[in-house]
Amino acid sequence: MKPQQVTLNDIAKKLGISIISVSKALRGHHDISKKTADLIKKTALELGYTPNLMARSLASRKSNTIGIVIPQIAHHFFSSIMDHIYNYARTNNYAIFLTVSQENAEMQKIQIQTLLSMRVDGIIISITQDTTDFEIFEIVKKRQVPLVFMDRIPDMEACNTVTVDDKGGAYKAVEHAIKLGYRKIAHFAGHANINIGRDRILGFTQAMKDHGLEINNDWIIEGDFGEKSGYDSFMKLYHEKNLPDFILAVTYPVAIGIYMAAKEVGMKIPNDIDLICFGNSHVQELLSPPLSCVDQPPHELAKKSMDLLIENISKNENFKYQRVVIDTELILRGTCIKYNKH
Amino acid sequence: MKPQQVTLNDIAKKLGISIISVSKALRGHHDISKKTADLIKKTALELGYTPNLMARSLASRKSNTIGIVIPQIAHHFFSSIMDHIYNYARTNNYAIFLTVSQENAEMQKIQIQTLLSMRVDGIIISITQDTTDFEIFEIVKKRQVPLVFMDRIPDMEACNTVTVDDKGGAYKAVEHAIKLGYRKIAHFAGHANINIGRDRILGFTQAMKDHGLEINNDWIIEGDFGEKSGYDSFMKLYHEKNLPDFILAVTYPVAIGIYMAAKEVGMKIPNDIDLICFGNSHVQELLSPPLSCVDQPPHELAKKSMDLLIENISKNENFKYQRVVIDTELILRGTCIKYNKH
DNA sequence: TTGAAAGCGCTAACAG
DNA sequence: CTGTTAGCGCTTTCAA
Repeated sequence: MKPQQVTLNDIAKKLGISIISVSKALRGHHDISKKTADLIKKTALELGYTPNLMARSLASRKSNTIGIVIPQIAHHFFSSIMDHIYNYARTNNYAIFLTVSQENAEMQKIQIQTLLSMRVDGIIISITQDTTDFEIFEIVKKRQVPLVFMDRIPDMEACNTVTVDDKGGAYKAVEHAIKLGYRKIAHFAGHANINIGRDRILGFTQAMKDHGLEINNDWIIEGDFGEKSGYDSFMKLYHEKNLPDFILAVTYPVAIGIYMAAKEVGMKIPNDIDLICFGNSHVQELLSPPLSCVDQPPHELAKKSMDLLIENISKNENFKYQRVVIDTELILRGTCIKYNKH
Repeated sequence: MKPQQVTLNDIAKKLGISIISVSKALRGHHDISKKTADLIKKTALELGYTPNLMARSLASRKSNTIGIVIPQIAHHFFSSIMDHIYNYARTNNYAIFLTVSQENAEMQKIQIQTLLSMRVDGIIISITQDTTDFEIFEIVKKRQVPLVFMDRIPDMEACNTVTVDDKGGAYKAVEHAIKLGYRKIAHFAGHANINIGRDRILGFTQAMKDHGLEINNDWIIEGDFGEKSGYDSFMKLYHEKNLPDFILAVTYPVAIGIYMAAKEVGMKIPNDIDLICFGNSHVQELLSPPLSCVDQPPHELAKKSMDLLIENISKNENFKYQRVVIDTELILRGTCIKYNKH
């Protein structure tokens, strides 16, 4: 068996005082004389005491842990968000329990269960693209575990959400393309059943309508948010000889898929076909050509989500659900900067 | 206060049986008649029972959780490793507690303490570039918590390590460049006090020597593993008018820094200056030019590390430390494929 | 300022 | 197959 872990009891015995005093001293409870407290701390250090968080959580009914569920981690958007969340959690003295659902609603459900089982103090989640069953979220609500939906949210009332102005962002991007002179504009969209997919489509169509352009349904291609989807959509239109002049890509990976496909068939961006995407990333500057985008600031998403969650955790009963929307910004680089179809 | 969480006790009472039976039934202990077991499960579901992992871990002295410490998350190499670790953990029924040290040795120490406090069953760690104090690792060993160092390892005896053949990889890359015809070769290196930095420098110098090339100390620039370091090193040499023809970049981010700097001063890769880096990533294909690299397969690192850790956890006392080294592979794309200095 | 009593929710042994 | 007895290590009243 493992060597005995040092417990409060060991310290107490050694010093001939009660466990309680040790516990209090170690947590800095001001209920204890500085002298004994110091002695206790010193002894704890000598003995190599490490508090048992399991026991502590069990007894205090509080884990000081926040659970996170995201669909992917090897994706710049999410890993960047996580970076900020970890930072922010540290300064607020929370541990983070991160869980990756891999775009699988079934897994997502299990993972939320696990977080509940761990008695996390709150949950931040960005749902999978195919989430249709919201029962698990209702369970979380019923358990009164504070919950914040981030970026990808379910179509549900009475909940906390932090999103980006997807519709506005798509609108801005398409309007910009139109003003440059593009008319044959496509949207490689995500799933329409999830907010970010739906709202971007909405922004796209709205911009087209507002500028008197007809919407070609062949050019709104629903797919998912990954590279392959972008690649496939491009290839489909290419083989149908039905490529547009301009594409609004629903995510950065989709744009990457387009770059790959274009490269493969020997088409030049932005001359033969131009595009812009949702989601910023440093390396976009280095692509050929540098990729323009609608920025959805990860640090904002991370910060607002954490703020909201922590507020909810601390206020508890007298907390009211909030919906936060973050503005997007057009970042223009080597694509979507001039009309190339003269 | 929160609504009462449903406990085993609640189920037991309702059914008029003992807690133990419920506990056993729910864990599928074959010690219970199928009939009662089914009834118990049904009731648990109805009542919305969620096991309390804290309590379970406390009682069983096992958390079924593996702790991970990595220096960064918004870095393709690490997020990709994590992807595989999450996958692998799931099939082995382990939860993952991920911690990000942000290249800060002090934080790293605290985080390891936290993992110990959580009584994780084992730890996988990739240490920060400035780790010089190994005391905390000794503490982990003393506690007999299985530990595997991955990729970035301390200079320590008697421990589990999973690394990449850094020296061999660097050697291969430099040899290739030499064979292409390059003579003025630099290495934008990492910290020499950590294995991956040191071994790559070793491979570099070895290859140079073996091919009768002189080593110019101005051209082995120690820095860190980030973009800025690559950028700065390039700019330094540029302003000194002392740029080489070819650079071996210690990491992919360092290579990105070089791309940025080169772009800024109007130098063309690979014509004006050529390079290769450690670490593969999908988007390298899309850079201009596509970046060649020494691949350190993330899935291999993840898998071997998990294997080793799980073996250590299960065998426990009669387990012997192991050192696993993974082979690298040269992936040639648009850089490091021909000599451009005629 | 200190401590005693009581229990958080669960499981490991062992006995029936 | 079922249940009893004892905790796991810690914290929270509340009384001294």
